[in-house]
Amino acid sequence: MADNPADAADAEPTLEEQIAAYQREFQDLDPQVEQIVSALGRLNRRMNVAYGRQTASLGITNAEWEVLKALVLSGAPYRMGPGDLAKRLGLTPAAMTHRIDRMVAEGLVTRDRDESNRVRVIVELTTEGRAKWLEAMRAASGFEEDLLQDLSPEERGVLGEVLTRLLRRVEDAQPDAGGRLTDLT
Amino acid sequence: MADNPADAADAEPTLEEQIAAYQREFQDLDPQVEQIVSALGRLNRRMNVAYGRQTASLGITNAEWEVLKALVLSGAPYRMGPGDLAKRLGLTPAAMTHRIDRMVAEGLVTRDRDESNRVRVIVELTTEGRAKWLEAMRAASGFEEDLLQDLSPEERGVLGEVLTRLLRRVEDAQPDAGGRLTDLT
DNA sequence: TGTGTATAGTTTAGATCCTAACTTTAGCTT
DNA sequence: AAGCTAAAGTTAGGATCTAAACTATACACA
Repeated sequence: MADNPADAADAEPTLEEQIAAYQREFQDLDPQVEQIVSALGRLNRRMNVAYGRQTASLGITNAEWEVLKALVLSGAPYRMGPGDLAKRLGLTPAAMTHRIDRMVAEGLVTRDRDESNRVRVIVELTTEGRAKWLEAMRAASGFEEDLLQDLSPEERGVLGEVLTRLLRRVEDAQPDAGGRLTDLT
Repeated sequence: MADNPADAADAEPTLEEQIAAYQREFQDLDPQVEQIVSALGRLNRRMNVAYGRQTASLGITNAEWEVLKALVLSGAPYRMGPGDLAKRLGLTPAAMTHRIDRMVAEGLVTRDRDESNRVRVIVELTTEGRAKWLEAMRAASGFEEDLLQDLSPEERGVLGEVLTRLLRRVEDAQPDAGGRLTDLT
């Protein structure tokens, strides 16, 4: 995660050039829609690169940071089962087993059998894991403040509201066979 | 890519619950900033899942779709070198070699040595590859229209403009050692 | 009890990616 | 021309992920 090739200055065309190229190759395109979608995708990619740099400088990976986040958000005493963690992060249980292996080795979490139900396993945040999360959180929120610095309070409000509305639309709607979103309401 | 665990309905807390949890665990947090950032990240993840379902139903992967996009956007005659493709997609040249292997085997692209400079290799879109791109493009833009359907023209304009401004900020600013964005202007 | 079934997690095999070393070609420099 | 250096791509080995088989535990019901 430290030196991903995605970090490199990547000879990408500007957003304007890219949209012009799409219009040239696909006449049916709505340039306004494409601008929103392309900007969204690229912004997200850049942000993940930035997060990756920050977590790497703290000696953890983005993957580990995700696990720390899930545990902290679950609230004290910061315990979850591997299966719940896997669902929460969109991973297979197998991948979670390995990820937890690594994090136990680094002292970020502990793994113990649940004595009241010996099929279950309890992953618990260590003090060190909680401290790492806090450091990463501070760095991330500083970066996020910088990113949004030029937006007026009104713009922030509109942006948050509109993005939330879009999110609700993807989360609530069920795509049909062709991938179109059909309203459930 | 077809049946990623990320596709599953993932027991994720609602955005509101998540922001409340962040505030509980990290008092310095600006809820408005967190709403924007969280909605952005989750929206992007859901959209990628949707794209993945669509490309899978066309018999290609999202990874292959990215290559097709880069080639089409480069314009006729739809040729690029593996190195340029790798930079464009944020992959290592090694990964691109393997990805092209697969796509050649599937008939989406051809790979030939450049006879005018025998160190170089030319990857060229096939007719079938171009057709696949067009199908995927139609599906994607349909989905994108559905997604933005509830946004007024004014909202679309503001959203596109604000996202573009944010993107410019990450692309132009150089993060310092702590990951903070410093203006270059 | 005993057995069937479901659940939780791990293990194994295969896929894709990254890092690093290597090969081939081109272009300088002397 | 000979050799140095840089550039483009491939190969080899390790890391992390998915899919599928497997193990262990718990619970229901005869």
